[in-house]
Amino acid sequence: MSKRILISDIAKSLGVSVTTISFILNGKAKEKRISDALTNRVLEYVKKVGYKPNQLAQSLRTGQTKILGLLVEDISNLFFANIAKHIEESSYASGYHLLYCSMGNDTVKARELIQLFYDRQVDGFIITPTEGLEDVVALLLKNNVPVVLFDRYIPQVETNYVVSDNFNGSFRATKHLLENEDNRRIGFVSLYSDQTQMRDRMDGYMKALDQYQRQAYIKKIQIDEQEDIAMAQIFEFIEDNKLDAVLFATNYLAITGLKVNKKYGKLPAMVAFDDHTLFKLHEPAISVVSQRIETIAEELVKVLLRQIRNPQADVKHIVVPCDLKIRDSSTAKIK
Amino acid sequence: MSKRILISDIAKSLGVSVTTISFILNGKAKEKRISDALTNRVLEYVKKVGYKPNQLAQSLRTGQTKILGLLVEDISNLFFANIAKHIEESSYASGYHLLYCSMGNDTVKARELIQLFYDRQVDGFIITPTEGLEDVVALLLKNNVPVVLFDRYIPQVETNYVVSDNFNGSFRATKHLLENEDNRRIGFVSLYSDQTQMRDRMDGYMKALDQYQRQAYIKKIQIDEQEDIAMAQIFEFIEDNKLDAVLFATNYLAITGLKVNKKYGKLPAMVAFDDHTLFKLHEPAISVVSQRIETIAEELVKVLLRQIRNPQADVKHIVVPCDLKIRDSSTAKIK
DNA sequence: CATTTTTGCTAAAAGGTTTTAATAGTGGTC
DNA sequence: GACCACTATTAAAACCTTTTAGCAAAAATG
Repeated sequence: MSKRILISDIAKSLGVSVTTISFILNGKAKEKRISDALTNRVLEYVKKVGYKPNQLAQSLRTGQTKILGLLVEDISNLFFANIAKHIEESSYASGYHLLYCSMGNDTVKARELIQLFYDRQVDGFIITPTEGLEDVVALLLKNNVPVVLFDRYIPQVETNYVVSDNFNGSFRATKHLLENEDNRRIGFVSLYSDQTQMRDRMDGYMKALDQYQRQAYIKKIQIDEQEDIAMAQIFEFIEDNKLDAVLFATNYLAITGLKVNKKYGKLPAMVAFDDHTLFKLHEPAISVVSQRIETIAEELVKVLLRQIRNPQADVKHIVVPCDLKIRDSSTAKIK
Repeated sequence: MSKRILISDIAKSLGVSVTTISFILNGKAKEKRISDALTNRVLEYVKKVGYKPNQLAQSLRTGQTKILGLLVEDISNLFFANIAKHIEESSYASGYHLLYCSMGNDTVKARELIQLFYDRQVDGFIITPTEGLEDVVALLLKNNVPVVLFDRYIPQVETNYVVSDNFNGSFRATKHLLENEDNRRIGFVSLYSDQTQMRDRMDGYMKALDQYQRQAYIKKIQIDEQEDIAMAQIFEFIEDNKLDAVLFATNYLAITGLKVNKKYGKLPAMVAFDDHTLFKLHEPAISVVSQRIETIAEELVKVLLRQIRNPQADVKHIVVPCDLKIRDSSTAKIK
């Protein structure tokens, strides 16, 4: 580990040229017709002295950093944290490391970070595109930087993405609620957001209602709304419309919903989008549409590496099914 | 963004040497007596063409990557995910980026990653040391690589660390339980682990019991124990000893405890270490010893950057207080 | 045996910065 | 007018690889 040893040191010690060693280390011995004898001698020596090439020099020369940029909305969100974990594991297995960051809903920071990571010459990007990033992503593509989006995508930009089947997840969850005859009025709580996952979740809800010819009750909350205001709005939504059941479009909204219940003691049957460690333990246990996090992460890395290795590869759109997990909150009313 | 522009291009366009431009860009214009006229001319031009230095070349030359390595036990654990978020924010503010990874309890992977990050010449490390990493961390220090540990530290290695005041957190939580006369028998559920945070939490529990001259009931669970086995053990522990209250040494153990309750309907008063989004919403709401995540993250980055900027700086040991958040689970028995 | 091909290896350029050491010019001093 | 000090700038080395282009010797070919 100490006194970094260079390829030139090895060359000197062995009385061979730097070029030869580089060829051997990069597996080009055969191709470059380096004799087996010398190849082995070098390999052995390299191992003995524990030489590790300087990544920076290597990257500077080859233009490859073996680093991927992971830009998520919020790494402290359980969904993203879990994805991040699996992405890291998959990448590690392929010799890639990850530079990460949370962008929040700060478009300026997001743009800057994409630029910064680009300047650092990451080999590819994994991004949850927040609103206002369309042009930056388009620019990356124009510069032939491999990109894969997830959780949501940008319709007007033709790039790789891996998303959950939000439509069907939502559709099935709503249908599940509709199947219970007690649930006459079923509401949907979502966010003011044009992101695809939100749109798809709403469409799924609508489709199910349409099949049963029922009225839709939809309440949208401002994205960074203060919690108590959001709570009041949800409470009012439920009260005023005398809802029997609610489908929450995100994990966080569902938690806010639970807080409403805690405070006002009033929550109808419900299903949440995205599972959460403690939903199972809640009283009653919360039914959820859960996303296949591991699959999503694996696909993300697979798609991105494919693009990195073959820049001509055609764009991939991967839709991963969701799983409806029926627990108590949707079968028995809360309290 | 396209057709990367180099410092030499600028030199040519402006009819100045590369050196001069580099000096100006690195704020050495005054020191090197570059005329103000030229300085401005260069600065303006650089801005106009949007030149960004190639980070790799820069790093290769200076040996500074402006990247920190973040090695945590498990990025999908809410505590670490939250810390990671704030670490990223603090680092970003100082112009640093983060290479992260989860090590699990895989010492081999951990060692390899530290080596790999070292090879990538990260400017410093933020690490939650898992068992078996003592020598690697010591080696980093011997090589003058800035390191700061968190969550726990390695007693035999004199390095920077930022940890919570686990002892007092645990002490106060136990004392809180002792103050309720109904709680005659108070147990402690922990892990088979020699890590400092575990030891301190146990010591705090002990100290409180000693003050009240009460018997200790301590159950340790194997670190990667299967959940159902852990559940059975906890159940048995509570049953056999007829415990009135339990302090759980970690978040996860507490959640396992809640699962025990869900399954066997039997859990005494409790306090958990580490807060969790849904603890507040649990029925009853779970009392916790919560850690000041934001403070810890900020201190980590502060201490590390300090060491990076001044390698001679003396070692810092920072202990951040915990907050006891009393909710229902410790004041009224569960069910 | 002269010529071509193959074998085994290497010198030097390239990648894009920062930094050391030096240079040419100007003004001042005795 | 010789010497020094200072100003404003720069050539070239250094950081450490990979890769292109090429060379000398040995083997194969006709």
